[in-house]
Amino acid sequence: MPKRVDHQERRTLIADALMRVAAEHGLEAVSLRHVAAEAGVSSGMVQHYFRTKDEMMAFALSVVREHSESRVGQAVAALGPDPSPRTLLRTMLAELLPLDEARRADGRVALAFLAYTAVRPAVAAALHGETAELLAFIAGQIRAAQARVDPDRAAVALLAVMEGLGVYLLGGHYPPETALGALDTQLDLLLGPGGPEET
Amino acid sequence: MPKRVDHQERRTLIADALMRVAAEHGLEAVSLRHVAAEAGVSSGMVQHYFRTKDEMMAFALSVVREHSESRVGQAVAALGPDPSPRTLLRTMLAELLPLDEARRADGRVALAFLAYTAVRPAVAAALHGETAELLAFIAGQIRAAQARVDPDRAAVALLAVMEGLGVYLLGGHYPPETALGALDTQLDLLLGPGGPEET
DNA sequence: CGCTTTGCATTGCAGTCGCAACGTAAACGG
DNA sequence: CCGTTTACGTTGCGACTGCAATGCAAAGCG
Repeated sequence: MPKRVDHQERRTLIADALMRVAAEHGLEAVSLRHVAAEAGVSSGMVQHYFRTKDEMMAFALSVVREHSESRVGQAVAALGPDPSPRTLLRTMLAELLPLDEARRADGRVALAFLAYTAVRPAVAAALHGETAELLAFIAGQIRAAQARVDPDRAAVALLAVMEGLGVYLLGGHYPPETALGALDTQLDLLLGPGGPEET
Repeated sequence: MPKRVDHQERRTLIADALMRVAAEHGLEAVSLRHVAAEAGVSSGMVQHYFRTKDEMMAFALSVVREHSESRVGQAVAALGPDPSPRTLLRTMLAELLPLDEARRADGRVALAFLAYTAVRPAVAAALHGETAELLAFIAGQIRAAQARVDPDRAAVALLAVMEGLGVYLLGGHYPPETALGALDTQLDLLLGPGGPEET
């Protein structure tokens, strides 16, 4: 085998460029040439690693998901061992909110893909499992906190709050503090007041 | 003045076609020719009523907003006089959820525009007032219900729940009943349990 | 040393895009 | 009745799109 190069690395390099383009100008500005230029490579190379545009989009979508997943993983790891359910949930959900410019960029891309998958049900189906797992985990934490609410319904509501706050934050409808305040209010409602609420 | 035609009518005719295209194939499938074909008119006529594509998009966005606004207005009017805050809020927010195919179509368009405005801050700014008004109204209703929560924070959380539920519904991540259940759970949390919850 | 496989660049093509330009039919004011 | 204005339809242009095709250098295997 000649000229062994790390395929995965090249593909993520291209996907990163795609995300930069999408974050700045939206998914409709994503073209083979545009992405190639942003990545600083030839458009032929992009075609070499992704035979079709759809393939590139699908890969980029998976990168977006892994990106936020690893972000949450790191934030949770930084908590130390055995965090309380409330601390754990707040850390995870706050990490997923577009509170700084880096996460805003990611959020814009995620939002673009949300609209993208909304008209491509086949692609959307791949994300259902992820959501179901996340919901189950959240419900488990709520259960562990011995809250006086139905854990499954509360989990759906809590995750929806986070998603909605993210959307409104991206639209600039209110500042980050308002979103964090609402998130803490929600956790108060679900788990009882008085948890630690560092920024 | 020759050949008087109702400008507003033609423009909404075209905007409706645009929304049909966007609901089915996403905003990136919206082109002058495509919209014209969907509306059954020539592309020249589209250009006659919208000098640029941006102008057409902006008009369509305003139509989307008025559409959901009138939908909510009708649902609230059907409640009869002096509804309880809880009934009023539930009716309004449930009406905004994509629970049937008609509202799903509208929701897909709205989601597409959400991503669209996320990379066009100037357009997004026009929507801030709307959100602020809606938040103020919701906060007022929560205050009227004499809930034991901060009305402003609760309003932000409640609106975010609705938005998030809508997004997940559009993605098909769970069925309408789950979303409605979570919405009622949220209202229970904010206003105290026991309200009437017809479908 | 060939020879094949892989990595990548270039070119070209058919199609679509937004938009300007032009043409024309109809209706009203003078 | 004539000229202007409005309401379209048609055509075309330059730019861009995804993608196939082609070319070629490098690197391993025989």
